[in-house]
Amino acid sequence: MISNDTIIAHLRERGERMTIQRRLVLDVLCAAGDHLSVHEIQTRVQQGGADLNEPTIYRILQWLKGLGMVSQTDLGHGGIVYELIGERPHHHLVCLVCGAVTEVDDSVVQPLRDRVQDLYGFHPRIDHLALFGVCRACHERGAE
Amino acid sequence: MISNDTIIAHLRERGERMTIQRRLVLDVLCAAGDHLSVHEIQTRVQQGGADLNEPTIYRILQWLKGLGMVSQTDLGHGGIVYELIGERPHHHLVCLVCGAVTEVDDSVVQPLRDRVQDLYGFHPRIDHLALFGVCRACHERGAE
DNA sequence: GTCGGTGCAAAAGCTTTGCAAACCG
DNA sequence: CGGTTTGCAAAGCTTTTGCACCGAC
Repeated sequence: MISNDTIIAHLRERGERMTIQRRLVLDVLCAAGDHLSVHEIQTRVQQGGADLNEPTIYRILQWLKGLGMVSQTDLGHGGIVYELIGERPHHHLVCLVCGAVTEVDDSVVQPLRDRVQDLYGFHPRIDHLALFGVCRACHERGAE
Repeated sequence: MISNDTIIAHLRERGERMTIQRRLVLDVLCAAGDHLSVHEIQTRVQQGGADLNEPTIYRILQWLKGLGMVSQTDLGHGGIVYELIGERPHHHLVCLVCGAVTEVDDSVVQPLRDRVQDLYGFHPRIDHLALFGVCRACHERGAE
């Protein structure tokens, strides 16, 4: 997990404006270190005693996404979730039966990245991958 | 590309009801052999002289998805697209710069599937993967 | 002081739901 | 015929947009 101070310093260096609202969103994303929906971000900001409307959160996330600092994923739980991209990206396995989410190291995905680049000359920017399927437990329970 | 007769026969064997509307959607998906949005499906049905409302299309797609016969993907062009899952799945590379979509054989993804299964005991059901990045042409043009 | 971000309200999409009528088997 | 599926209309939800005000630098 990265500290939000590091991120804020980084953004300032890039000449980005830092507002209270942006700081609030970054704080929440850092503290969570996990996937959050727009609504969850708003709730957590409010739990911190502040307030923020949805449009602003959307705009801030779009801005962070444009800077390559957040990933945007559909984990299949109905709705898009956002997460800060750390030093080393990681990915998730989502069980279609029980909904369990398992974290996967980027090294598992790296060969795919290399292969696509070698074969197609395509430079993938795989910030985050959500792979759906059946987890070990559900598979052993015979839940196809 | 699979023939729609094959699919319909398969569905009947599984005891699924076959209505005119379901046949229309299957026809369009077969003929396209490509990703289609709900709106595109509706337009093509209408071009065939028939008519179909959105809710019905959504219900039919949900039904086909439940049977594992269509994949549902967000190609980043704003909106979800659907495609029949053929004998051999294939995937797509989507260029973030020019929007070009390149088809990728499943053999490129198979190692990832195996690796995830070996390491995590997770059985991925990767019907379709959309990988975002920069295509060869855009990369050579220096459009990072 | 200037440019850009935010808040509010409203709209725009896409997708889902409820219920009566039509249809498949 | 019985149980499903469809059509229509309406609502729900997330996300975007316009514009005046406020804030960062």
